[in-house]
Amino acid sequence: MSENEVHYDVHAVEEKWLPVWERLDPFRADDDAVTSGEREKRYALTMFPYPSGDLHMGHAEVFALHDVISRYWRFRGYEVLNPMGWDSFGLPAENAAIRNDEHPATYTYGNIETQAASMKRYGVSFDWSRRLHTSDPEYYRWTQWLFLKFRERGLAYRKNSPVNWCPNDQTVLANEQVLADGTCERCGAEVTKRELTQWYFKTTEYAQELHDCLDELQKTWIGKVVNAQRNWIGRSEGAHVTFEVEGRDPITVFTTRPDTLWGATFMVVAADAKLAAELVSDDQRQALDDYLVEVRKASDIDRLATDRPKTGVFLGVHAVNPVNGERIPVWASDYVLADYGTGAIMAVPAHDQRDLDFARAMDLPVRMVVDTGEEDPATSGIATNGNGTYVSSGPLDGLADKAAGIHKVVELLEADGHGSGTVNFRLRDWLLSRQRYWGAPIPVIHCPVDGEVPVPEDQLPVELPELRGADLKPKGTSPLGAATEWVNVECPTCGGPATRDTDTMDTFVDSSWYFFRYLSPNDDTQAFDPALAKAWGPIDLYIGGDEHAVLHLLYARFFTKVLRDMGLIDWDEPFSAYLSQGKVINNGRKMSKSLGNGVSLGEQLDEFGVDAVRLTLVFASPPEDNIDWADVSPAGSARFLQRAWRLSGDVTSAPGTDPAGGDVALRKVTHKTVHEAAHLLESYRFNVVVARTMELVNATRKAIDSGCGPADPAVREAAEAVAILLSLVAPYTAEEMWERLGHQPSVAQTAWPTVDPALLVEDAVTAVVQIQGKVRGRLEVSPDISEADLEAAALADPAVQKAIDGREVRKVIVRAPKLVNIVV
RNA sequence: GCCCCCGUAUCCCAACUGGCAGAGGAAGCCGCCUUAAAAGCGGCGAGUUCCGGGUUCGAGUCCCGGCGGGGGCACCA
Repeated sequence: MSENEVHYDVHAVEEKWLPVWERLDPFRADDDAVTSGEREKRYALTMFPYPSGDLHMGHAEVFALHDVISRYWRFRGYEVLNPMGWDSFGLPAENAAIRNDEHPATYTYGNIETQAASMKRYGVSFDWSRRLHTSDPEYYRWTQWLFLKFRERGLAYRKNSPVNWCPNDQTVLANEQVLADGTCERCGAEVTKRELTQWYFKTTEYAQELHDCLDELQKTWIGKVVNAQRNWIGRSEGAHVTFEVEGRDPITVFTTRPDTLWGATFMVVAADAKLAAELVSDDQRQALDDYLVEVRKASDIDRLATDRPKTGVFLGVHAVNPVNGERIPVWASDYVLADYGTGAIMAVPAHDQRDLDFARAMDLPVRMVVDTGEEDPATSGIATNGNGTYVSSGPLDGLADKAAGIHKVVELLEADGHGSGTVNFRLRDWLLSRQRYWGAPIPVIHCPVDGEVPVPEDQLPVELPELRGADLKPKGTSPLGAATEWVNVECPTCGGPATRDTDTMDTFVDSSWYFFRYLSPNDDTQAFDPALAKAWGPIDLYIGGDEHAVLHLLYARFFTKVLRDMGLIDWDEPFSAYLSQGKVINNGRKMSKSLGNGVSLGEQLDEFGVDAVRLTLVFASPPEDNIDWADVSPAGSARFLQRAWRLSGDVTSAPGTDPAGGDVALRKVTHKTVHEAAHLLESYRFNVVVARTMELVNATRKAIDSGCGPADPAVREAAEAVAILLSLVAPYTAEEMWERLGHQPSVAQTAWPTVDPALLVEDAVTAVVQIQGKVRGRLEVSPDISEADLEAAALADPAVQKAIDGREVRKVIVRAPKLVNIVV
């Protein structure tokens, strides 16, 4: 045996097959096959990357996982759409351009080429004919068009309000881009607030539906992502209650506990809300102004500390409690948020800890109206919010059920017009404008006569002016403002002098609809072809990282619902199933430059080859678990691939040999493996598929060396099954095997092996005999043995009789053919 | 504080609707090969299924209560 036959050169193999795949182009999706109904479709999608440098281990993992299912679907005869592109607008390119005095496109498109070459080497079954880049004018023309359509429907609008501002990136941020600790998710700087006029998408319009559809998605999406979305949308049921105010307009509050209305001893409005300024008496105006100065000094980080002492100021006015006519004072405080609910609350200090803290700080009365058996909050300082008996609550007195109490109060309020049951959401509208250059310009013209004027559709795209280097330096206003020739235009309506909107769109807008553009990426007459959307949509499996659990997935769901309401598609949710991939870490920690524990994908590929790295990532754990590179063994993967490959060289029977007469034991292993693999693949348990393939390799090796021998047709059948299974993860090795087995490339173009049900049936199975649930004997029985026969056989077994030891048999549970449990 | 997920051999992980705790890999140990070592090849072992209750003929699996880890939301009324 020559050296050449025990090993293959992983790098030579990569160079050998890349041009072959390029020529055969086996992964191009055929629209006609799907629109004609000739073949059933599958749309496989993985999150397209941002082009920052070359691919890293995280990309490698998600592409490897994604390719398993794509290739499997193709084997099963589906027409598979598996596109790839780039999310190529964004800040890193702009920052690099400033640093290097160049155009952001230089960095962007340079990296795209690098990544594209790496992806091809990595052997993912993408349909490259559908490649797109969101920074191409041909793409962002349609991003702009969608913006205008949203605006026509009242779903894109401008408003002035306090917004998140990143002092480092010098731009506004969406709520979703501010981390829980008040820092910028991109650069870590402490986010501040600014009062600015900005563009918003009206995501709140769809809050209810975005929430409700999660029930259905729960079945096919990974649970933690559904949970994260549900928390983010933050639906809460309650009531609006209106309080009359002496000498002012009435105040409406949102509360989840209308049943505690009799315990409301004061009201609080958000200090920074317009409402506070409207309500305040002349006497107290100065006090409120002074308080506002204090409040604005506090940073967001301070505000987020929940144990901060309560502060506030009396507004000098009183409201009337609608259920008992009681006169209660109205206060302003920063513990009430201006942009949640109505920006005002009724305070029930006995049953809400925040209100109680405030009452104690301001010496306001505390009145218990639900007796839970715990100590009175007025004395304990601990608010009670559990179930209990209502007291001092008029018609509720004596009732002891919270749900019934809430229901009854809502009925009373609705009857006399003081309130109504309602639902409130934590979700806010999506702030989409950014004061940066490298994004899609907002296609609106501001005219002193006509106001906001949309750019006419036939003038799209509004292309970015040519700016570079220092022109892009952040200065707090959009860099586009400096392009005077670009900014100053004629008003499309009146022809007078006007200016372009100088903001660009959040890059999450670009990625909210890219999966539609893949359907017809070169169409210059429409954003996408609705007929193709009907044929290919929705996406059957989307794989991506948890970091997009709320942001991108929520925005894409929102876009999909709007496109449906525009009549362009006929489905409600974009992603039928969602699988999140874990992170690749090293030595228990996230890979990072500062920790010096980064693992270079390129180096791993050079050392072990593409297939071994892919196999390692798929085999290491279930897809959603993190992979610690210190715990896995790419060398072991490479070893296994060599072992598998050697099988193909040992087979001596001719291609096409009928396996029917082959070794039955090996055939059974093969058929069982293929059968189970299909089942596992459909539930995305890819790591187990690899383990099963390893078992088949081991069994085949044994058959060759010490069983039926290499000439047996069952060995060929097994080796071919290995090649096909392996091609899901290790396409180069599989291709080599397929060729050595005497077939034409490509293994990707063959079909999934047909399973013979007769070979799935065992000749004999081991039935376990338990006594008192403990295993006391084993019997070899026929798989179709009757329960009566199995029971008789078990009781006749000498070992079993010995274990029973003459005791009386009280009950026998039989689960033919696997188990008998005897109770004595 | 509220809401989700997880806990199996030294490590990463299997175990279909409750039915023999173990598939696969890593590390370890023992052989073979080698002048020797590494690589390679062959083989081997290992358990309070986190803890405590419950349901059941039978629980890693279902229920309740803890402990530990991870994640989401959070002055959201």
